[in-house]
Amino acid sequence: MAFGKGHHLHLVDGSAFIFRAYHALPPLTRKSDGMPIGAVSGFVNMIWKMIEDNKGPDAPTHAAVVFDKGSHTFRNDLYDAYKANRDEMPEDLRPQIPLTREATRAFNLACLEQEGFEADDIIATLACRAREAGGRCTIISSDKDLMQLVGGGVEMFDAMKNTRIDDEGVRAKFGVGPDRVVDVQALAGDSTDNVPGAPGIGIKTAATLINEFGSLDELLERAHEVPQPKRRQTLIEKADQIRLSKQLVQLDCDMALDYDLDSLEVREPVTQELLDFLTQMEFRTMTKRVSDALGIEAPVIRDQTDDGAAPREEAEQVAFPESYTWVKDTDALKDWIARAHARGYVAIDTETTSLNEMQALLVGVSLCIEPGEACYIPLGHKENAEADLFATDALSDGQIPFDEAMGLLKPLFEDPSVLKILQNAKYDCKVLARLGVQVAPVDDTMLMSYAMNGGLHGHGMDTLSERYLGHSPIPIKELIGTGKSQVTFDKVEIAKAVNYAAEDADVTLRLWHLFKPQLHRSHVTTVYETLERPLIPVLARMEMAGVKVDRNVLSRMSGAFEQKMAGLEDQIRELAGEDFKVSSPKQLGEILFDKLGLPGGKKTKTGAYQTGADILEDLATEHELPGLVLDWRQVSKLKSTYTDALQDHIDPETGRVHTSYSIAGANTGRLASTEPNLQNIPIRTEEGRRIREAFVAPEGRTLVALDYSQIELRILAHIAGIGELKQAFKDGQDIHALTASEMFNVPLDQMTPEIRRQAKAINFGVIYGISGFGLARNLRIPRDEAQGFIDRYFERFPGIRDYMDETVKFAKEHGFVQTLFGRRINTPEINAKGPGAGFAKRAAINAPIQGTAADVIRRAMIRMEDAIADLPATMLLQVHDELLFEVDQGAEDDLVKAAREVMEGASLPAVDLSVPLEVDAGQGATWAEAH
DNA sequence: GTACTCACG
DNA sequence: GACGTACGTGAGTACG
Repeated sequence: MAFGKGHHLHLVDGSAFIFRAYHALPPLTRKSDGMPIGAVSGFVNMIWKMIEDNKGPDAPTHAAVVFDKGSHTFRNDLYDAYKANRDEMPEDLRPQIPLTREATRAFNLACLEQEGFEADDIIATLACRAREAGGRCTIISSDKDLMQLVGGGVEMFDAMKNTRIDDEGVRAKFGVGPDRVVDVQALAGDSTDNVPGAPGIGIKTAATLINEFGSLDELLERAHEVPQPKRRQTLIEKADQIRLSKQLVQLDCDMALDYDLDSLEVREPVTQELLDFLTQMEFRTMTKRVSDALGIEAPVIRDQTDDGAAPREEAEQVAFPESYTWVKDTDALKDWIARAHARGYVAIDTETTSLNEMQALLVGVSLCIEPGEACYIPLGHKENAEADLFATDALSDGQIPFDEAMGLLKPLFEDPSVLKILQNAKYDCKVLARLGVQVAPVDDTMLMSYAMNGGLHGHGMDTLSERYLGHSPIPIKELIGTGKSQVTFDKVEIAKAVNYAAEDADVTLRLWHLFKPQLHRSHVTTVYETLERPLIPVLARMEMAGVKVDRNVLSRMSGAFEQKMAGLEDQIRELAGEDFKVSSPKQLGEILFDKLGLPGGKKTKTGAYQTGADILEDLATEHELPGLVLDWRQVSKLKSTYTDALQDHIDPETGRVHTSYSIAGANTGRLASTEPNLQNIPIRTEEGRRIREAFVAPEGRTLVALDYSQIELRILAHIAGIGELKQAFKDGQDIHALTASEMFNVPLDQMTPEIRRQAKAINFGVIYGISGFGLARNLRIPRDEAQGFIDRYFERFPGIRDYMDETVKFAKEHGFVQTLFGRRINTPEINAKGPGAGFAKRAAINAPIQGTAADVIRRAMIRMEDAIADLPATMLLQVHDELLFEVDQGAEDDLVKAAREVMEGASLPAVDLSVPLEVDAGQGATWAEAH
């Protein structure tokens, strides 16, 4: 039967429900995976209540829930500022939107939305059709924009206040009947939707005017008759704006819809579908309520969860237990593994013999299923632990045979349906990967903290535990000792190891429960999911691959350096007239300034003379000795830090050097390379650069290096919107020469290297948060001259100064700055007083630029593995703006092509830079040649 | 453990 | 008006 007299249509303003539910409820999360579901929970409750309340004689015969879709509607075409003042949707709400659609369908209610239209227009069209058909319509909403629809069988119902709004209700609100609501709104405007209206006229005045003149058209036509001069002037001057406002508030009652009223007939919910949805959301209370109403038994939701419970982090903390479980046999282990499978997540931690993942042997594994409930599975503890003298290789009792235990653990660790939660996951993943176990999927509490709290504090387990759990874990030193008497973990008595190791897993799980919902609220879920988490396996593989280093090349260089140093030391002693340690800044300072009486002895804050390279360079004009010390220092540095130390890092098994990247080390998002640091291998001086000749490709392979050209300056040009710089990058011009030309009014064809050098220093200075002092020191020119350069630069590129001012302002207001990809860098010192303020300011200016560049190369690295999967190539190293690969001879060009494409497009699709990213490539048998 | 110096982007 | 400053790292050495 077609919709008509006697039928009653209910239209629910679904989008309004969602926002109301979101703001009314605390940020609840689904227990199993931390998914935010507060708004979904509230939404479901509201829908359920509505259904229950509307049973009886006046029950709806037809119903639908209507949603907004798309942010751009025809109203934006009329007026681009429409709803422009709306805040971005909160990050923890966004993923819930699709779930509200699912919820609607689960209730077997029609779920209506149409691209480019607001829910209001769909509601208007349907309400009008219902009225025309002679039926009734109730709009469940309190949105005043919908009040224009009331009348002729159409009413509204405010679900929160539980009141009906009819003709009378509209008059009470607007002072006019529903047919004139639009006129009043057009005059009064609406600040929440950014509808301008007539300035100075609110609802009260608007209603008076409309009632007096009859309609808006009439009023505007006879505006000159309005007695109040100010009001009259406004109406005459702003007539166009008022007419536009009317178009904006006028709902479209004649939308082309893909469905008719008849298709909205009320259907009973399909019990199974509804309960499936509710259990999937882990809404225990609602599941029970619905089951009771339907007279069936409620399905069991694993892991008791109450959707009305307090948010996780406010829940009472379970105390840390005195002791944990020692898993001694396979039955006990199987039981723990089964519990982890049932739970769907498990916190794990490994104990090993070394901090170096490449050499570390697995000694034990701990698991934690819920706070306070953790176990340790010892696997490699040695007998006679404490008595070194009698230590044997025999394993002590109470341990499952290694292979048997790993055979049971491996399926759990590799199960895609069980989330593994770790602190600094890369470490454990590498140790386990060497045993043939590929741990996935993984969450990392260290990286969660880094994404949220970068810049505030470190992200080690002890720091996090003390700060966020108020609990100091057992220090490792209590087990293995310190210094000379330190032992490896396999020598630790199992009974002691259990409580230490299991506690770490317990702490990790508790941190995860705390952090997971916070990620959404801190708006860094995307950063964590796209820039942190996926990097773990990529870096793990790079580190395990390592880079081949030729020991012979290094040791030859070491010998040469040693001789050179000895020669320099002789000369230095001669000039000083006495023997002293050249490597001691303290002794050197005394020789230079006290004994030889050289000028300009500046003291450090500890009272010692400064003997840095810049000071010695100045002194080199006065005396021969400082120059010799500089030479000595350079050689000494090369020998001790590179040619000697690097040899110690060659892995005896692989013959390669395996660095470790810390993902959460640098505040800006950059990686940091340690043990050894391969991101500071010399290149600037000819002698230092030769160290790179020791980094070689193995037989049949080639090293290929690709690096971003001027990436930070390009990002600055984009962020600050400097048209000239952007154009120069697009045209492939020499950016420093162009800057020089603009600043000093020198045509490009008359550019001298000296002027270009100065411009280059300024460009870099800008990235660092330029100061007259810093530039003066760098260029070795007087301060006022440097300041003059800076003034001229800002005059020429005012956008840069604007960027700096805005960034500092943002930091002061919010306590953090952001990269283009949303990475947050906290700036806790930004409002400090004293000299620290300057530091924090410059760091805040630099962070978005350096950080965005770091994000770009992270994105490239994450995509790189797939992009080169078909090539015989391996990604080995990252040096901030450079990636080093090893590839079979013959495939070099294919690699360059594929890798370049990934790197140049790495910002897309998230960020479409207005400058091109360019990548330079080189190749050769050694890193020196490849660069 | 801290200070200083110096290698890199 | 004086003061003190380029941004981000890791590591080796001296010294208390």
